[in-house]
Amino acid sequence: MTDDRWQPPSVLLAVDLVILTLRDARLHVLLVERGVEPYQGAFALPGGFLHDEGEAIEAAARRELAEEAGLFDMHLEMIGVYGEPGRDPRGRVVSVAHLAIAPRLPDPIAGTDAVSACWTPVEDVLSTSAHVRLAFDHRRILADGVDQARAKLEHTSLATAFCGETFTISELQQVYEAVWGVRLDPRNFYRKIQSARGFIVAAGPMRHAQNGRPARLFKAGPSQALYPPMVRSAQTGHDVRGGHAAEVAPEGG
Amino acid sequence: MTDDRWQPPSVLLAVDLVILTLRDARLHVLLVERGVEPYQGAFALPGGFLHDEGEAIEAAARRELAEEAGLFDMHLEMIGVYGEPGRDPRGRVVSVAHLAIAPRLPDPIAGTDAVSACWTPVEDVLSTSAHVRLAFDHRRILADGVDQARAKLEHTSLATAFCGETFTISELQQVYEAVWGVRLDPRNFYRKIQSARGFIVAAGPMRHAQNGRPARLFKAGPSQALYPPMVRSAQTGHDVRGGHAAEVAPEGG
DNA sequence: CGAATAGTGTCTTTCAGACAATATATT
DNA sequence: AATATATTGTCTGAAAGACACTATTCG
Repeated sequence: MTDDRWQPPSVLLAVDLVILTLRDARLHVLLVERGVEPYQGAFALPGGFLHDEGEAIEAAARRELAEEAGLFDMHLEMIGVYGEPGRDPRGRVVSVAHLAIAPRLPDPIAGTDAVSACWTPVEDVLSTSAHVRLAFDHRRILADGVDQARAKLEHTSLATAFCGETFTISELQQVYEAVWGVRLDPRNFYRKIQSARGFIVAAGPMRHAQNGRPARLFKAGPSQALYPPMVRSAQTGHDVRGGHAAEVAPEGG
Repeated sequence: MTDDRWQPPSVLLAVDLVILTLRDARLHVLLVERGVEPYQGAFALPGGFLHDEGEAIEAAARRELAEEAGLFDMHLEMIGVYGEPGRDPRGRVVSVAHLAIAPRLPDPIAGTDAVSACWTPVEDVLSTSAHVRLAFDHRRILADGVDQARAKLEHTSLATAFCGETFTISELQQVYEAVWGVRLDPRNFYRKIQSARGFIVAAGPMRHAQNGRPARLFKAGPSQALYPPMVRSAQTGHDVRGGHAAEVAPEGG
C-alpha cells in the first residue's frame, strides 16, 4: 500500500482542560485569556503542548492544571481527541481534551501564573445567543465535556467530585440541579441517594449556614458505579456521544 | 514557564481499531497477525499511522477499516487515546483507538490485503486464562472498547449496528445476550424494545431460517438515545470508565 | 412563634421480571 | 400431530414522582 521510503508524519500533541465547578448554584468553567497568537486576547480553555517527548498525557494535563489554574489532586478523566487538520493555524495540532471537576473554591484562584484565568458560567458560552466566544474548537470541546459530565452523573458517583471532603445531601442535590439544569424534589432525592449502595457514607452532623435544621454530613462512598442510577426523567433528545467518530494511525502500537 | 527557545515535541499519531461483530451468537473481534517488527508474528488490532499530515483522524480510521478489513460504511466511534511513553519501542507513538461495529458478515473477509485477518472470540483474548496474547497495549484497548460497547447498549441504539439493514427482535436480543454475556427473557425483551420510542420501526414480515412462527422485520429507528434505557439488572461491580484519565498538550488549539 | 431547611411516611404510576397462554410456521 | 419460535396478557415487586407531615434549628 505504501512504498518503502514512506515515513509516517508527526504531529504536535496538546492537552486542553474543561475544568468545571459550581458557583452560586450554577455550573462554571475556567477560561483563560490568550496572551499570544493565534487568537490573542480571545478566551480559551486552559491547556498546552506536551512538555517533552517523555511526558505522559495525563501528566501533562495535571501539570497544566497546576500551572494554569493552581489546582491539584482533582478528579480528571479524558473527554476525547480533537485533531481536525485545520483546527490550529500553527500546523497539525492534535489535542487530548480532559474533564476536571473542582470542588467549591475561594473566588480568586491562588498560585495561578495566568492571572487572566476566570470562572465563567457555562451557559454564557454554550447558549445559542452566547456572548463569550472561545478560540479554536474549544466551544465544541466544552460542549462535549459538559455532556460527558451530565451523562456520568446518572450512573457514577461523579457528583461528589463537585463537593468538598464532606457534604450534605442538599449540597449534592445542588450539583445535580446545576449540572443538569433541572429542579429536583428534595424529599425524593434524599431517599434516592441513600438507597444507592455505597454512594455516600455518614461523617457526623453539622449546622447549616443560615437557618433551618442542621443536616447530616456525608463523604463519598466506595462505589464508582451508581446503582440504581439517577435518571433524568425526560430525555432531552440531545445527540448521544458517538456517531461522529475520531480518526487516525495504523500499524502503531 | 518556559524559555523563548523551547519548542514543543512532536509525536507519531496512529489509529487502532476494535472491530466487533457477532458470530455463532458470540462476540468476536478482528485481529491481524503482524508482519513486521515490533511484535512480528503476534496478533494485534488492525491500525496504522496517519498517512499524511493532512489526513483527518476519522479518515485514517476509515482508511484502515477498508485496507485491513475490507469494511466500509460502518458504525465508528472513538474509544480514547493511548499514549504512554513506553508503549511502542519505535518511539513516542500516540494511538487513537476506535470502536467499529460490523453486521453479520460472510466468513472470509473479502478484499483484505492483510490475509492474516481473522475473527477471534473476544473471550479468548480477555478471559483471565486467555490463550491469545496481543501486541502493545492492545489487550487493554480491546477491554475498554468492549466495555464501551456494553455501556452504550444500555442507553443508545448501538445494538442495531450489529444487525443488517433489517432484523427481527430476537436477532436484536441475541446482540444483547452476546455482548453482555447474559440470558434475557424473550417475552419481556420483546415488550421492552417496542416500548422504547423511536428505537425500531416496522419493515415487513419474514420467514425464519428453520422452524417456528415467522417474525416481523424491523429496521433502526430515528432515535440515537434509548429511553427508557435497557438495564443490566445486577451491576457487575466493574470499574466505570474514567478515574484513569489521559494526559497531554498545552496552549494548543 | 414564624420561617426555613432536614428528614420520614404514604400513595399512585411505571416498569422490570416471572411466566401462562395463544398464534403461526416447519417437519 | 409434534415441535419450535413469535407475540400477547397477567401478575408481583421495586422504584420514581407527587406530596402531607414531622423534626430541629435560628431570630
